[in-house]
Order: sequence, then C-alpha cells, then structure tokens
Amino acid sequence: MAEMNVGSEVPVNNTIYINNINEKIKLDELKKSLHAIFSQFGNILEILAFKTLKHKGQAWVVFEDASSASRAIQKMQNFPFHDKPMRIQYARTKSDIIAKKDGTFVPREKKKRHEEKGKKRKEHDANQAAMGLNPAYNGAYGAAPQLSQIPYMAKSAVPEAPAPPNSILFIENLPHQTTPMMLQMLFCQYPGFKEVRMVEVRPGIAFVEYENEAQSTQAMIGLQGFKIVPENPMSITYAKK
DNA sequence: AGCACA
Repeated sequence: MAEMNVGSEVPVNNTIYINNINEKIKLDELKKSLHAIFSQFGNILEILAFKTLKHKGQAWVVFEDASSASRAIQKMQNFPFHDKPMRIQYARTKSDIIAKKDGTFVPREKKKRHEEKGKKRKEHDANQAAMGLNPAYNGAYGAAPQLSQIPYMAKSAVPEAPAPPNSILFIENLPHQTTPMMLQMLFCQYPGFKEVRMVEVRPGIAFVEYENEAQSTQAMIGLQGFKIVPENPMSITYAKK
C-alpha cells in the first residue's frame, strides 16, 4: 500500500498548496519568505504564486521528495505567516516539474482565459504583456493603488526558519553590559573555539565561531540558557549563513 | 474562497 494519509481529503503529493496568505505581500517577497520557511523540510524545486483574482493569497511549493511535503504540512499548519495563519494541504494534482522528472508530463492545452464572447483578444494580449513587465500593473481589477507598494505595508515580519546546524552560534538575550571578553571566557572552555564577534550597534547579541559544527553544538548544549545575570538567560541558535 | 504550471 502507498503512504497513509489519514485525515486528509487529498492524496500525498510532492507539492503543497497553501492558502489564507496575506494578499498584501508582493510575489517576489512572498516566494522568498516561503523558501525561508519551507527549505528546512527538504529541497524545493519550485515555488509558484500568482496575483490573478482567482489565485491571489495562494501558493504552491514543490518539493523534490513527497516526504518533505508531508513534514511541512505537519510542522507548519496554521503557522503565522505575514500575520495570517497559513492553511496547507497537498496539491490536488501533480506539478508539471515533477511530471517532467517522471517522464509523465503531457503539455495541457492552453487554458482559455474567460473567453469574453467574441470580444477583442488584442486588448487581452496587451494586458498580459503589461502584467509581465510592470509590477505596479493593476488594470484588470480597478485603479486602486497597490497597498503593497507602500513601504510600511510591505514591511511585514518574515518568520524565520531555524538555521541548519553549522559552526557559528548566534547568541541572544545578553545583558547590555556584556563584553566580548566575558563571552570568550565562557565559550573558550569548549574545544574548537575560534572567536567571539559582537556588533556595537546591536547590543544583546553575539556570534561565536568554532572549528566545526560538532564543536559548536557541544558549546550550545553546555551554555544554552546560561545566565550572566539572573534576568538574562542566553538563547543560543545556529547562525544564519 | 479561490488548486497552477509566467
């Protein structure tokens, strides 16, 4: 028997279908943040999202392995993404890029875009071209300016996926009086210690580098939650590369 | 709410 998928209406698929996505997010930013969120579950072959009326607020993330898609659904269901909980299912049909790898791809006939009975398709083609070239294009759905063009609206928090294990640690919640020397005393106890880096303009954080990821991991385990002062247990994660 | 293959 193939994979079980109890409690889901849709059979297992390499691709996840996400909806309830904040529609204010621009497509390129959306794809980037989806990649940041989902690449932790496995290799992503493609991310698709569209801004047409029928398809806004939705995206497809195509994984190389179906098991990645399954884990992504389990772990990220209802995850607050740009301030809205994402709803995730398996996609209903196989993605073209997967079918091409399978050798089962058959080019489908061009979807007829709502054939406005005998109306000029010249105008339609011009609209399609405009959408491709001009990110501010909005003609099909009224003349309102795009909210996403306004900087403060576009700046929505992108939830970060945890960085994969590596030789550099990221330390947070340090008391502001912490010095590199103090951190060195703590972290140099662990083998493979190389250096501490702090950024003056960003108090409370530091980077600590080890020779390799096994050694940084030992230090993380040893010092996780360590209190330089009682009110600041340090939080240690792997640094983003 | 809305399942595509720009």
